[in-house]
Amino acid sequence: MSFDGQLPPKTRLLRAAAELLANSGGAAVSTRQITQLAGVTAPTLYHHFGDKEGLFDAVVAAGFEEYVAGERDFAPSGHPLEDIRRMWDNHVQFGLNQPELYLVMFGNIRPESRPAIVADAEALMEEMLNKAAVAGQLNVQPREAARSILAANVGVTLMLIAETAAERNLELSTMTRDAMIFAVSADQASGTPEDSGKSSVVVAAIALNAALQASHSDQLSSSELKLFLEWLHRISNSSTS
Amino acid sequence: MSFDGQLPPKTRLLRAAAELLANSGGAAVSTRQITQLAGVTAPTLYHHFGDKEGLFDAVVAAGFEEYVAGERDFAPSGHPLEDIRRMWDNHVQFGLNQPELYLVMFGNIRPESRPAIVADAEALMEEMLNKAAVAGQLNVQPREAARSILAANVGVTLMLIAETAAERNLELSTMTRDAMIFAVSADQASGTPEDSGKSSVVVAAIALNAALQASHSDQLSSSELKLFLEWLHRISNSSTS
DNA sequence: CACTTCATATAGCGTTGCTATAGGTGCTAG
DNA sequence: CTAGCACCTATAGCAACGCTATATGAAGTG
Repeated sequence: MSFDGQLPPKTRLLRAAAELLANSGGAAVSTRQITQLAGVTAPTLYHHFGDKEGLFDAVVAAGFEEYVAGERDFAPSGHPLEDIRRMWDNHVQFGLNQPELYLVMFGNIRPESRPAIVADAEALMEEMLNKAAVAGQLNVQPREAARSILAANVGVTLMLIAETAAERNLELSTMTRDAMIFAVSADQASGTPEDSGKSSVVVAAIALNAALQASHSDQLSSSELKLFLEWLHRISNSSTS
Repeated sequence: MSFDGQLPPKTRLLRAAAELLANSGGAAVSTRQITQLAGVTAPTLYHHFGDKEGLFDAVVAAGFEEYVAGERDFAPSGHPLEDIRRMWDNHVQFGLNQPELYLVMFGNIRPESRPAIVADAEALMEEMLNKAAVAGQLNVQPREAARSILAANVGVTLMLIAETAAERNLELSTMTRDAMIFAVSADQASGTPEDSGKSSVVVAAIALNAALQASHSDQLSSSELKLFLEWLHRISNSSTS
């Protein structure tokens, strides 16, 4: 029941903290519980991690790598928007599998402390959306799309975590997911008055922009490129009233 | 700088807790800080609120009433979907104005403890969406729509709170908002392959369903009504593959 | 006046995160 | 082989935490 094996104390502390965090059921986890389970005394913890939060950050970082690994496994299907869907589902599943870890990562966000991890997740999704943009499937800038989709993804996951496993309805996830993806995708019926109806030149501009940034083309001088990109940006944002 | 006025200790505790919570900047707030600011000793707190969490719940309840009051002020514009938009914006604004309170309400959700407040917010939005459904403007059941929109709303607000006030870009909010509302609304161009393209009979069924539940019609016996509603439900869900 | 009830205060318990200090370990240098 | 030197861990304990057993005062009721 303890981690008294021959592993180094640092690893034992990490595993003990992860296990207690996962099984605490929302209750607070004390450093004494952790050090006792790890078979170690208090100063060892502070020698290696400086802080209780330092330890938790390390656990979160490990959890995040696991999350990222899961996201990357799905990469190359040829249909970027389909991949986004799978990223979404993987995100939700990760949150439901490790709710405590997820809440530490995405729920307890404070203005100055945590957004590094969120930024990483954002970058991951933006990267995927970039492929969609290059393929001319995007309605808006990849960065804006990524932020928007991720925000909805987090919100849905938090709501599902808050529900008991019995009444949990994953349709909420798929419905919101498809709504968000549809909203940023280019293949909408044109002529809709409210939100879609972006002219195809906007889609083309976004695609060109993404392609340019990906290829590091040096057909234009850097100053020319800068101006050119600015124009593209203006075109592709022309629909925001 | 303290609440030593002639107010009753219970009120002073509430105000002191609210102020410390609002100005703590994310740091933990101790009962000793609260009782000192309120000019009261520890047992008084436990006499009135039983618990530290009891006090915080009371603060949250007060904050929630403020929130609900803000939501209700906007009610009657005649355009339900426009009202939903304003509810969304009001929600975001509440979160940005009182980030600490908001995080306690929507960020620290634990599976078994908190969803009462979330359920209230959900009901509020569903009520509004019901009007949209009666007017034939809804693509999905009001309850599902409310859950989906609220989840996205919370996600966006959390993401905006996590950013520093300087880099905060409210376009994320409006974009996500319009995407969600468009996704549940009936006035989409039909014929889109992926997400929309629901036949108008579905919209009509949802509208009729909402109207029936609102009017408590007694033209049918209760058992007949039950069966009838079940059929309607089946029709209006016929698009979920 | 005696009596109950409510509200606040005194003092302190057990636990928390964390640390000043010291001791043990394995290494390379002489 | 010993001296010195990092490195890592343990003993012991501090201040702050949430909370409470107990006592005291104030207010209303017979």
